[in-house]
Amino acid sequence: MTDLAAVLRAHGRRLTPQRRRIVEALTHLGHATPDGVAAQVGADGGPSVPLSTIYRGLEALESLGVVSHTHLDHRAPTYHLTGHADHVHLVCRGCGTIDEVPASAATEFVARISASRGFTADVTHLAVHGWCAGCRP
Amino acid sequence: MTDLAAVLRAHGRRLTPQRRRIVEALTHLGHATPDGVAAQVGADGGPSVPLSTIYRGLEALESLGVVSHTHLDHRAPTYHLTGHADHVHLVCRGCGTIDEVPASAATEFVARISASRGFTADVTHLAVHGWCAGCRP
DNA sequence: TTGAATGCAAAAAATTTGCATATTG
DNA sequence: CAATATGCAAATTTTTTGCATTCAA
Repeated sequence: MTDLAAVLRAHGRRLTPQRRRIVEALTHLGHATPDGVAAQVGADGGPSVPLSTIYRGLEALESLGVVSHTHLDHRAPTYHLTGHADHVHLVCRGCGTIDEVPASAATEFVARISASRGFTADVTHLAVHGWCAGCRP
Repeated sequence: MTDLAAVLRAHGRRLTPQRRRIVEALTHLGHATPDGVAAQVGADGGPSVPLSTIYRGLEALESLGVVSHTHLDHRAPTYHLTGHADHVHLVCRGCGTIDEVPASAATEFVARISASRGFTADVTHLAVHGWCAGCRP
């Protein structure tokens, strides 16, 4: 991804092998917590990367819009590539299962808050909590 | 709220003064992190309550459906009374401002995922990230 | 009475930060 | 070269847990 290097360079940041591996890890995993990213990075054959570098790398990449994060469950920020397929997560409060639906399901909702508040919502990886068919109260 | 005592009792749990004060704190604050709840509880005139009790109390109340929580920002679970007015939070990634819109704005969205996945979404206090009018990219 | 809850204190997790050193551009 | 990142270790912050004691029902 020369593209990635370009994005970083454009902001005076640098593409280091660690950052490249973080992006590769996310490409491979889809979603992952900082800890999960570190594990995947450590499993890619190269030397392990300290968590502090993972955190700083994710922070840098997020500030440039390359990755973003959401909170799928209680205490766990999960990161993903911003370009990753748009979808909304349906998190069941009963069994904890996480289902996904295309982000397009929220189109009307997004348009509505844009019209009423001028707010541009990013429903990519939006986490919606509730109950799945089996746990429906 | 004798009602509260009843809910707890119905599950073999007890209504302690600490729990009552936690609920009062949330009633007063609307939303708050465990830390914020502790601060408010400590400011209500009574003796301070250790964080561990706050955590265990919120956990117990949440398991009974009295309170629920969401993640409005990066690392901070915010709790609120489940009966608290339904609204969706619009969290700006630019300036961090948090706006609110009635949960009814998501009616069509909720119906759609209910129809397609049988998922009963609870959009109360749903946190939608994006950019407010001023920070729109 | 009697099991659920509290209070402390200590243990775990999860993040962040300081700094000397290594690297990218 | 010069400024940005990394690695490590140490410091924070946040949340959880063990247990003797207290208290609600």
